[in-house]
Amino acid sequence: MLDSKVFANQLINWYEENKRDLPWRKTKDPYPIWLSEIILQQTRVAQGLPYYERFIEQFPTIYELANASETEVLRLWQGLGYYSRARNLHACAKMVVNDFGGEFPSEFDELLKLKGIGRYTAAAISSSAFNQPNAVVDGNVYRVLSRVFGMEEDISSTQGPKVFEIRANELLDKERPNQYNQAIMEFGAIQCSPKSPACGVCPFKDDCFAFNHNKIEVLPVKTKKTKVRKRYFTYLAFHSEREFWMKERGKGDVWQGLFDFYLMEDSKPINLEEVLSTLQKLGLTDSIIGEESKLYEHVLTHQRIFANFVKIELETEDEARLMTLYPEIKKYSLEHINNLPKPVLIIKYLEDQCF
DNA sequence: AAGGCGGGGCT
DNA sequence: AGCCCAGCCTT
Repeated sequence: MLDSKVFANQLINWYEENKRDLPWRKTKDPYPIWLSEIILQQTRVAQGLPYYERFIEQFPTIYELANASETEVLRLWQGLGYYSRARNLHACAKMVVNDFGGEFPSEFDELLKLKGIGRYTAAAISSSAFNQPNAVVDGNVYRVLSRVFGMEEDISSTQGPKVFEIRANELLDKERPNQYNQAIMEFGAIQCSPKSPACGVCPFKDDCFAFNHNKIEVLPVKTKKTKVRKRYFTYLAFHSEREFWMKERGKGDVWQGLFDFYLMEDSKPINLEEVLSTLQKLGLTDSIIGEESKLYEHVLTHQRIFANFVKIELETEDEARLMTLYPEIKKYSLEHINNLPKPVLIIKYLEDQCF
């Protein structure tokens, strides 16, 4: 079995040779470190990096972030997905400003109490900003440890992550926790990648369990697959001239806090007759049914959404009726809509319109 | 303890 | 087409 000290040293040596130049690695300031960690949850560096740059530019310190509106934060987050991260980011900024005088706590257990900070992020911040000996456990760590040390625990089980966290902390170089954590994640991202890892040039080739037992393809073990639900959306894009009626999405579904149009949903495709019947039911009889869009297919991790859009021009009397029936929905100019946070599906539809 | 939550890129 | 990604929160 590969010795812990040797493993850590080899890993850090590999890191110093191969690491990418990333902005949050140049600082010990917990604010940019925290920001980068929240952005990078379930997100690749290439996708998150431009968002990180924009957040730092717009909110140079945690005070600007705490003082922003949630809509503003969501708008900057637009397109990055898992929007609860943005809402929690904002809530966390307010907590740090209001309860901690603007300074992040340095202890793992204290960080864990903050919104949006779980075991991974608490370890990342405490080690990177405060040099505390806490090992990070993320998707990269599961992959590297399962392969190199032949850990076959199921990472989708309840026990799996605990087993990996214990092992990760045994292997951690407690003199250099920051370098070690960065190294193992970078190694997982670049060298020990999910598909076709670069085993030929791997420093652990001789000792790697998976390489020597031909188990690269099966490690890490993950038994539970997410089930994908099909949903059928028809959006009624009510408009008055060049102003569109939109509303904020609430709790209990995807895209909370983002804006979309009046939504009809069914477990099967919705036809135009049902649209007509809905308009009848709403009493919007004077309005003019306009262009029907193509069918958009929008794929999420756990849902496959088929959506089309029907443009409906509201007559003046119908505007008042819609406001009464549905007080949440409001009329926005195209300029204002540009500043509202929206799901990518809605952005794509809007981009396909010729304004 | 289990399920919900985005969007994009790679193979 | 399927899988994965610097996970966390709610129930």
